[in-house]
Amino acid sequence: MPEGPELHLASLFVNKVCEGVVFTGPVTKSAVSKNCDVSFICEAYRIQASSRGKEVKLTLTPIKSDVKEGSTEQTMDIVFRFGMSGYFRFTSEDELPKHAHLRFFSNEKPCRVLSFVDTRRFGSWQPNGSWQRGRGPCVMFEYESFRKKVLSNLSNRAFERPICEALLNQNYFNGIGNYLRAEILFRLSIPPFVQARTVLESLELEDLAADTTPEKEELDDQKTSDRESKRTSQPADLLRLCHTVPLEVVNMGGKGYDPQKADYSDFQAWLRCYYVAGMKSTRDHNGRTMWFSGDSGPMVPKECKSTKAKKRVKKEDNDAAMVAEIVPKVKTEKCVKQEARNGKTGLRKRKVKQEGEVTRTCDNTRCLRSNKTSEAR
DNA sequence: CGTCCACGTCTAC
DNA sequence: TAGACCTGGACGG
Repeated sequence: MPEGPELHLASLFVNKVCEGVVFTGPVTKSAVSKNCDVSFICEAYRIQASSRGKEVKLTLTPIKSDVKEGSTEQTMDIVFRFGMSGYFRFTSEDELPKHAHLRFFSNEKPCRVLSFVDTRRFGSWQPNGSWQRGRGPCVMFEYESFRKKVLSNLSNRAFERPICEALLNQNYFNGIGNYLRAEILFRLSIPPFVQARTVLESLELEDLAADTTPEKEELDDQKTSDRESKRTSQPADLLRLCHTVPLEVVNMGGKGYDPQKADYSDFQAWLRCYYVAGMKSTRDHNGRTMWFSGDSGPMVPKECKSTKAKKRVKKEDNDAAMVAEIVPKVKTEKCVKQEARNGKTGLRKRKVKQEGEVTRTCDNTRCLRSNKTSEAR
């Protein structure tokens, strides 16, 4: 599910299914979850949701006339982060999904359950929570303050990173994730490993394209491969695309990134770069896969020029490294693992550019296969 | 069977 | 800036 658009779609989903529904009793947690208990007990309450960047807030509101002994009586906000696999579902009690880790019960007979489902359990919730400190304005719904915050903090060291890595910094780009950074940079043909400050320092605080309709942007985007003609037509710049590209996903009306769902094919067709056949991919400095086309930019992680001699490689990895035959002892463990992977699988299925350069080109096999699977559903 | 990979944070050296 | 935190699907042998 989970980048900004999916979180927002989740909040829309909750508001839709919970409209007019009265919830009751305790909020229960799965035995296996390490997150907080939610000590909210109320005979009758409603649930509303809102989103900001990569967080969703549920507001539990007691229905006044029904307040009884033992009820909490107070409104409670619970703030969720979705990790890699979180989402909400609304089902009957006996159809509770596997990995439903937090559950809210309706007062209907038979009752229905709003549940927070999270297969990998990287997600979290905070009872009586508020939007996390250190996360900036939402790229979708607080666009002006998002833009202002970025452009008035360009001297910050965060912007010394490559632009593709800065885009994952939720202090400035709350809502952007791995597929969005690829799609956004691809639309503007910005090499992912150019220093963020370099890319952003020429942008104006005021968004001159703010009046441009999405349709117009779309046309501009298609026909203007030369940057010069963009000036007069005031095209969308990088920060604006951080706003409009996620909104495209929201407005598609599907579920966004969710390979398990039948309507995933719409989302898949929308993707122009991320996991698309023929695109290149490489690991960024944090080990995340960056999808792009064309030039990678100067700050691309090189052939693991490690600055300091590192700890010995773990035995398993060492074996793999020996097989690959290309790993000097000074490399970091992450590099070793990565190259070991290239040696074992990457080199076979994907083209590796030059010696040591870890840029790969998607050769279609995996992409086409996943196409087939999703169509088959 | 085993290995790799995935939409993201966190936190401990 | 490495892991750690998790489950499960795709793929290879």
